[in-house]
Amino acid sequence: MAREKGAKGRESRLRLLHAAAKQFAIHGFHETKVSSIVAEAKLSQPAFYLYFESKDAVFEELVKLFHVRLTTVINESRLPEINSTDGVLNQLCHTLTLMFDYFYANPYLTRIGFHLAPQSQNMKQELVQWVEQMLSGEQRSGQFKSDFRMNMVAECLVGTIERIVFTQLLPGKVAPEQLALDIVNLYVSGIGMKQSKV
Amino acid sequence: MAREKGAKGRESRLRLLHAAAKQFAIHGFHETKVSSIVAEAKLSQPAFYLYFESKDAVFEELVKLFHVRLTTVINESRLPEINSTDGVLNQLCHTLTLMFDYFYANPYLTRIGFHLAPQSQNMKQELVQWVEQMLSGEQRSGQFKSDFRMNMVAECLVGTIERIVFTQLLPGKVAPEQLALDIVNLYVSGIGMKQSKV
Amino acid sequence: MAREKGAKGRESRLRLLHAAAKQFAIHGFHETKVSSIVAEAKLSQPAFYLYFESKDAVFEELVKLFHVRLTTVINESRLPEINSTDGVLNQLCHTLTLMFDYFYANPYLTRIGFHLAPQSQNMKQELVQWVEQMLSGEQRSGQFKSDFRMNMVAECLVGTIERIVFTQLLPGKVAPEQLALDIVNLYVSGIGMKQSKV
Amino acid sequence: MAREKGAKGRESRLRLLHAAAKQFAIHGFHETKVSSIVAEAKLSQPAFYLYFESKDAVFEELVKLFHVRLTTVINESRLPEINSTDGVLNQLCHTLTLMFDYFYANPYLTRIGFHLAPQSQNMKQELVQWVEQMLSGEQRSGQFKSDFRMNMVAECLVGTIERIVFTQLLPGKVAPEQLALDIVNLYVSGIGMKQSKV
DNA sequence: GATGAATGAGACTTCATTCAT
DNA sequence: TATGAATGAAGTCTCATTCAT
Repeated sequence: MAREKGAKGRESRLRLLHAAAKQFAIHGFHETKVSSIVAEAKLSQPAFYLYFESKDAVFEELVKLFHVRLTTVINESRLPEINSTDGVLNQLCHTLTLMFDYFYANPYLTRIGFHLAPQSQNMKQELVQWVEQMLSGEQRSGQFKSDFRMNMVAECLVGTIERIVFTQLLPGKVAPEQLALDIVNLYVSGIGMKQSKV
Repeated sequence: MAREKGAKGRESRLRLLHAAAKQFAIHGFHETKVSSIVAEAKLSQPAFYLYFESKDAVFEELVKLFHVRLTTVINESRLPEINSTDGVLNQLCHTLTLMFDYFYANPYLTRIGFHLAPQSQNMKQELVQWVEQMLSGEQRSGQFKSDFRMNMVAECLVGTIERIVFTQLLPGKVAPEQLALDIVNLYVSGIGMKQSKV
Repeated sequence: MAREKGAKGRESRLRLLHAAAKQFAIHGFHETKVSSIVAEAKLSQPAFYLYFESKDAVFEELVKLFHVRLTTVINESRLPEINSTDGVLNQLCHTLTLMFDYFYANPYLTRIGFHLAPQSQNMKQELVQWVEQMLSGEQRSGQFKSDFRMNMVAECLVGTIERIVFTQLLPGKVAPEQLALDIVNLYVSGIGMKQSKV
Repeated sequence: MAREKGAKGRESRLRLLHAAAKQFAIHGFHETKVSSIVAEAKLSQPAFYLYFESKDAVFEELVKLFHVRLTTVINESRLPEINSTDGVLNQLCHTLTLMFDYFYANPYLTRIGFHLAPQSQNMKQELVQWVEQMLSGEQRSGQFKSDFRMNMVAECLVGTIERIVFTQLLPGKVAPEQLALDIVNLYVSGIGMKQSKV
């Protein structure tokens, strides 16, 4: 046999993982039964417990997977350091684009890790901090208005990202790069013609 | 007897409704057991079914309650028609403030109707359309940049609102009015010093 | 007030009894809820227990009522003793007619006491014995064939009665007297033209 | 392993089916708890739902089983066509014998399908029609008295059958063939010595 | 590596019945 | 005489999980 030992098992495990991701994403954690996961994976229920501790465990694994990969995407998105406002905005836009690419390529995982999981709150919190740091630096260097609390802005941005991902990106309405561009533009300039102030 | 007829029953029903709201908000629909609702309301399980069809039914009722009240808040927030850009922004800010007041006064209901319920998607969609219409009018009158699709802006704004409500408003970090002001300001002017463009 | 003391209570009790009879007859014992009995009687649940020990108790009462009345009907149906075959057949026919009259006038009670109640078996057993005695006497006097076990004939007749009551009498398809006549005729002569024998 | 695949499951299912039949027959539908069925079958409650949709479903299955088998028995009881009165009576007697054989061999199923089930009314109705057709043909050919409505006779006969089955056959008091003979004889000739008429 | 068969634990719901007024 | 309000007890069903092969 050409296949190495253990290959079949790994495949079964993967099938289960994918099936679980799909079911969780579509039906949520509680509405997803182990029985429907294994049905989708064309395996039996005991097979499930051959590869995973429990239903909770697969969910955890998927969440972690999402988190790790997203972190990697973000970390690897760092552009060569260009210290200018445009640099920061470019960086933001670039990172957002890569994130969106990742989300778009992994819709089920995204719904799980960015929406369903309780830990998604922490992840979004991390994201907020990451954005905040970026913007704060620029703010201290005087390129951004100083009357905004950058933490607040970051929170707003993350909220925007979350919604846009699920209403525009995943349904395929707008391309990742376009979305990133639109969002950054909006947050930088606002919609007013002039520097209006309420 | 000082109390009017039917008062005790109405009170029990209310206690159950509040208990349910609290439990659902904190633990989610599935993790909330009828047994814990009645425990919180200091009643027995059958009492629950004296006032509600089923666990699903209370949830529905709470969602509807949230929706109806929120709609009322929004509808009654209309200021005397002032046809100016400032008018629109004032209106937006005013409505947001009232909404936030409502959310802040009803945190459990808000978490249920704005987050947990599947129907919350529709509600947010309605909100998006409402915002979009407001902004579109102004856009046509030339007060807002024409290069933004206002639907996109509205989506962004609603995403922002959702997150801000749960991370800033409900935990009591920022006052309703302040939040409304900050958000509108941000969306109108952006954070950039000048009309920067990525 | 013109009404004597206790009249209202007796009326309520009667209403409940009738309601119970109707519900039991239509839906059977288990499918009948105390709640539907009181609903039909336009009273509250505690009122039910004011007049009856339990759900079982009303059922019992109805069964007994049926039994007592039916027994009375049968006992009072005795014709002036005429010792002849025709006499016996007349007696049988007369009694059946009166029974059928009673059944027809009390359809709910009949369904309960003649069909639903476990005790209905005993009642039918009594009926069998009563018929058997009648026929046996005649048999000994040589008027009936001696090769039939009259107990068997009586069982057959009671079976016939039971079915005919529910399929012909209660639905009002055939009049009581006609039914009695038909049945007795059938059992006396059979359907064959001649004295055929299988 | 000597046993073929799936044998154990089929056995368990059968055990449950038998247990259910017994319990239903003895205690009726409502008094029979799933817990007592599985106790009798020496299985746990969930096992029951492994093989049946619900308590109602097993009952239905048993009723259908009874109906199908009884229909088969009746259909296969057809003798080679002998067009004579004796032929019809022989046929009737033969079919009754086979039916009684079937009932005697399946007492629980019989009680369920012929007595407890609401659908048993339809089955008995079918039986009435079958008997009626048989007798009517003979009546038209002049072998039977024309002053009986054969539908009425058929109703009487079916009533007789039902009672005799439960009071004589199932308790084992009289053999199937004897019962069939007795009943047919009775219905053909009646008990009178002569062609008496009330 | 995989599965047919089975189960422990627990959730929702119903209903006859009673308490307090 | 009557009822609004409440509950104890019990039953059906589901589901994650495991045993035995």
